[in-house]
Amino acid sequence: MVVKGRRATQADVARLAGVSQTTVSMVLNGTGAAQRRVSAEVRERVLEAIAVTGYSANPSAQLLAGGRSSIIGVYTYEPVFPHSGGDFYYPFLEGIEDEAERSGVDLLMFTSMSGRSGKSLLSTGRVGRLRVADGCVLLGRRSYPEDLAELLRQDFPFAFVGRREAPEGQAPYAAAAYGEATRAVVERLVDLGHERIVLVNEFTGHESIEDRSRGYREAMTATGLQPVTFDAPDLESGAFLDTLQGAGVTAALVTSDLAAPLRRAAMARGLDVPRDLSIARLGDPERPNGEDVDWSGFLIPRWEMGAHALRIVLRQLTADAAAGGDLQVSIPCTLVPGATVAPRQ
Amino acid sequence: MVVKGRRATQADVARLAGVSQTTVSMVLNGTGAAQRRVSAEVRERVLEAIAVTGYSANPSAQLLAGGRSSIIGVYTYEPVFPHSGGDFYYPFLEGIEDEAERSGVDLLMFTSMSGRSGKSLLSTGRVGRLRVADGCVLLGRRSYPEDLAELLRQDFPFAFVGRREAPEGQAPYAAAAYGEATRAVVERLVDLGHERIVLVNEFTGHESIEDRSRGYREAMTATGLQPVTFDAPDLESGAFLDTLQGAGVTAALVTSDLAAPLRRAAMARGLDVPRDLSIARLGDPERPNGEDVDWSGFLIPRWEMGAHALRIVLRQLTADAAAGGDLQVSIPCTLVPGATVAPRQ
DNA sequence: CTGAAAGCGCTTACAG
DNA sequence: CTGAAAGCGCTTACAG
Repeated sequence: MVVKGRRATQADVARLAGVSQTTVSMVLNGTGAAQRRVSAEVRERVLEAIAVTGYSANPSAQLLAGGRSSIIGVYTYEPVFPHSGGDFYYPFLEGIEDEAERSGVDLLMFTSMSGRSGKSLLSTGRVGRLRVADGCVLLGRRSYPEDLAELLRQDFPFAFVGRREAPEGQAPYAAAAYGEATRAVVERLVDLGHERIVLVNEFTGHESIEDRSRGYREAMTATGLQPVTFDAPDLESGAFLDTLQGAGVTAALVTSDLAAPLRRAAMARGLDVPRDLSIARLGDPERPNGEDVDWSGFLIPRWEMGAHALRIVLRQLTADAAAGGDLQVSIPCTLVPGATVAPRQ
Repeated sequence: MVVKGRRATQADVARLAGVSQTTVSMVLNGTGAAQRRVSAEVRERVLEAIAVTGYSANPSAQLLAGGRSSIIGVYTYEPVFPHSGGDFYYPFLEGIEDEAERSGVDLLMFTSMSGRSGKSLLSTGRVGRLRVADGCVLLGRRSYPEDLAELLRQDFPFAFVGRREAPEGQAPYAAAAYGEATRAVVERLVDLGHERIVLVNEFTGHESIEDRSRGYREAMTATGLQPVTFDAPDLESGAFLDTLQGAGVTAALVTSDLAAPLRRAAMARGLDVPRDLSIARLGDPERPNGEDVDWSGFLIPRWEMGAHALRIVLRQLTADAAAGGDLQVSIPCTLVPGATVAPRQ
């Protein structure tokens, strides 16, 4: 009884059931603001007409009429599925999808904004497009403060995966608790007898690096040790390791992508890891790099970050928005003992 | 100049530019049916107002009014990003996303239909939901003829990744040319002197298996050889290999997931691959299984299948729909020489 | 308990 | 070249 070529509308259903279109809508939307009740008899007739016609709501019309779209956007600052290299987004998306399925929302991937690699949303002039969705999860390696500012200003529900600082106001995010995890790693090294513990950063300025750095400094200071940080050292020349040795350093914390190079550099210098130098890795790298090393340190809860980010967006859409729940969430990292850290000799 | 809380509409733009809302729409939709032209001057003003207001079309309204949403759905019959195992969808999605970016459309992942694993769309009663999008790419391991039938009947633009047969009518798809590839593999084996060449299927009934089977039978018959097919053999007991040996079989074509087991079974039986038995694999498995074997056979063009599927959907949306382009596309597989096939001894 | 009517933001004939 | 108006299929006050 479905009409070919044309979808059944509420009007069709109404006609068949001998009621008004309004009534059909009421039957479907149970909790009308007016709390109106349709008589059981009429409801029955409507339901039957719906079955007969194969009616299914037109989501565009619903949305236009002020309803929800049940669509949450996913904006990534780079293509999600790159041909080559990097599963940066993959584990995050796993978590997002899982949560989406559980929450009954669809995910709109903003793939249309071509050439978006590393550009801010604002600069592409397509911020408005996000509104197709009820809210949006943002993913990107870098920080885009201007986008955060704009979205906050527009009062559009969103959440970033990873901590991000907005120029003003509080940007919602689901982050990894790098600070706590780093602190725990330092404390473990201290327990193992280390005193000269340094931090080696890949780069600086990014929120995630800042968090680790803060955790490191806090833990060192709390123990009465001197924090020493090296930013983006040149590991190719042996000079850096000479410096470490000269200073009597016995343990190093390293951000993920520098861990393997540092270890190689140490070994090239004739040092044994972990006997001569303990190395703790602050987070697993984006993609397995083939090296078969049992790293000490911690893992990034990527899956949970994705799931939480979506939950944070959804929270902003529900009535209890004002009431409950922090819009900035930090998720504990998983500490791993590993084999690259040992008691001080 | 963006209003907080409310999105700019064409009416807002019109007001600011001092023109009618219709004119704004005209400026945006270039090729109005009436071929009407807006004066360069007015167009300029409108464009400026658009920039100032940060206007971006409301896709729901566009869709409702009969326009396009620039959203293409992606419906997968299982979660795309499973926690464990299987990158079945990943390479397909890479291709789809790439094509989407190139074509300027967004991808709507229908994640909301929870518990969709292996269920037909029809049975979940949410076929209508697909209409949020202009069209839809469907992905799934299995076949769902009832869905194809329904979508064809509704005249909804879609394409399946992989060949699928509809109960009646022609379902659009982007498939791998398994038949041709299998034929080429047989011909190579024949060139190498093999005569007793068998086909070993994982299972049967699926379109992709049928295609390989057809290619095998055609190639064998064309060469005057006798096609012999084994469906879902028990490789654990040695009996199967005894059968092959007894029959003087020197080469076997195997669907992807059975390749490794067959090779192991042969080796367990004291046979050397490829000296005693050549094995050609008909397609790479969904995920690398760790085995370090240089398989002879062919690879499935997953990336291209994804990209083509999207293109096929888009083709149905353009004016030249009736005119040009086949909606059923087969993409050549990549033949790989490999090391599991050798001349007959 | 039920319906007529306005309005969501667009596109597209139809008039000027 | 430009605009007033209808209509897409819904939701939701507002009247009965």
